[in-house]
Amino acid sequence: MSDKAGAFDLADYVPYLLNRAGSRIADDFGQVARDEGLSLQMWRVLAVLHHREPRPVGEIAEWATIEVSTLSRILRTMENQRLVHRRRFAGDYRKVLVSRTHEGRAATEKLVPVALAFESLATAGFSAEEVETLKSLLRRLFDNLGDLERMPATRAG
Amino acid sequence: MSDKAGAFDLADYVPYLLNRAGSRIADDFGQVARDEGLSLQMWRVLAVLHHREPRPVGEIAEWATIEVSTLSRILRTMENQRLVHRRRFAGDYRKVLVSRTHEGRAATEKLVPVALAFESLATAGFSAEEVETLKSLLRRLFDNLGDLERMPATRAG
DNA sequence: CGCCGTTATTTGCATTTGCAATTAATGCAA
DNA sequence: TTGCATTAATTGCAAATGCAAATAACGGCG
Repeated sequence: MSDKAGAFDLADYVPYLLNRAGSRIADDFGQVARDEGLSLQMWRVLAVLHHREPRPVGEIAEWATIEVSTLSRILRTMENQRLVHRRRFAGDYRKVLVSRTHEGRAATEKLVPVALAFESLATAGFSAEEVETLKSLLRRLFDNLGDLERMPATRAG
Repeated sequence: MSDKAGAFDLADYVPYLLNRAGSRIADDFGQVARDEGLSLQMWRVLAVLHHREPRPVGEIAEWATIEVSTLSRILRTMENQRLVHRRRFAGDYRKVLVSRTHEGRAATEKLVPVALAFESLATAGFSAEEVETLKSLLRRLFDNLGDLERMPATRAG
């Protein structure tokens, strides 16, 4: 060994592997999205809305993993581009419901098959079972970390 | 179903699950790192150097998944904080070799066990085999996407 | 040796981001 | 019903980021 890495091997460290795979998949698909005139974040917003629409800003933020203030600005841009539409929710005027315009839906429909093809590319060589395993492990990992971030370190010691 | 999501289900889409898990693990560990006075990016740089040192900037960028120009600035900050040290490589003066200072090493040593504990937390409830499976699938996914980003769309069709 | 295309890093500049403060609305309690 | 803590979204402002241009050094070729 050139320099003893101790017991810590980056190339075998889950957070590293996860970040690396996540960054690459995001960058690559971001490229694809950009070819359609959308930023990656915009695509994410559209995908979330495709899933359920209309939705309040906070919920989109959570699903798309975009900080609300950042999202708020992205939505303004998207609204200017006529991709989405914002209106206050009649049942609770604090909430702003976002939905796609016709163009927004068209853009989504156009990109969905590309996204699915991209997913296939990313998992090329995986058996159907392996794909399911990956999904399941990622969900479990996500769930494992869910609580500590919500609790603001109520350290009693 | 409230609104037919067509054939595209976000909650079952690999890039989404990957991004979600990756963001959460990064945010959570970022919090931990910050408690030690380091940004997440700084921790990544230190971890890369822990693995092998000294290293040229470009190589650190690749391993840490940080854009080189961004990294260049992070390194300046870290150098000001006496965490790392930069010098030109005698064998090739274009290259800048980065290594940790004593303090940089101390900070790394302090964080490594925390990082490992964090990895355990993230994979809590996983069997040893499942952890290996996850790593392997993430590596394969990463490799699958490796080429298209390097090739600037030399579409012959 | 001197020129030139390539590689490595840094810097300029515009954009994106995140945190904290602000604005606005809700709903519970006195 | 008035007041107040809570929730939702937006905006101010500073910091982080990314791309492209600048700077510097390498390596091969004439």
